[in-house]
Amino acid sequence: MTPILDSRRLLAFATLARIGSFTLAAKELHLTQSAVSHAIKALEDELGLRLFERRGRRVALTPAGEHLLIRAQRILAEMQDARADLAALVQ
Amino acid sequence: MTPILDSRRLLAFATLARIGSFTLAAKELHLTQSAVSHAIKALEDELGLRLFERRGRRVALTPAGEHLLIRAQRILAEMQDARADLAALVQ
DNA sequence: AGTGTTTACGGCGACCGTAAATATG
DNA sequence: CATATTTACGGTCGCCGTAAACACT
Repeated sequence: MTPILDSRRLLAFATLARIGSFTLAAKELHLTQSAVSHAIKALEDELGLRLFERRGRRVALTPAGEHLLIRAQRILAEMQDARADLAALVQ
Repeated sequence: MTPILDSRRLLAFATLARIGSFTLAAKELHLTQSAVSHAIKALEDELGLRLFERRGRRVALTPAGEHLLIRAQRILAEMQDARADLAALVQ
């Protein structure tokens, strides 16, 4: 019953898309590259879509990946807003 | 490193807010009421905010809960859209 | 060969269900 | 007393890190 588009996965995906490297994305996320690789693979497998093209050391979004990136950025921004909104209510 | 606003929690929260009963919300979510109670309590504890007022069998949103509901609905709708968008790309 | 990614494997934590305790009407 | 929620407890599954295998330049 795991939601495919989990916030953690979306963050890993968006970070990798922005940075273009598993190693550096993992560093920014305070994870290992193994964990990032797992998360992306799980996303791709469960969606049935390839999100990145691996050409050697280059990592670039596929068209499907570009679709998801737009969605992911919107969702992550909403979550950020929500957290800020609620944090302001705690006194 | 667990994101507070997890999609699962948000779904449980929004469902409970709409239905107003742990038991019935759990049924709709295909979970036990215990699981829903846990999820809501975790949300409330981690946010440091009470989201529902329990008056006997009545479960109603607090002001903070109403804030979160608006946010949660938006986020969940975005996720729904994203899934639909990506599903359309799978042939 | 060296850097980067994937895969295998083990451990730890989160989440859920069962069931007991508690509350409410 | 019956129904609903909370809490305690145990098991299972998922996620992460270590480390080995693999790929590319």
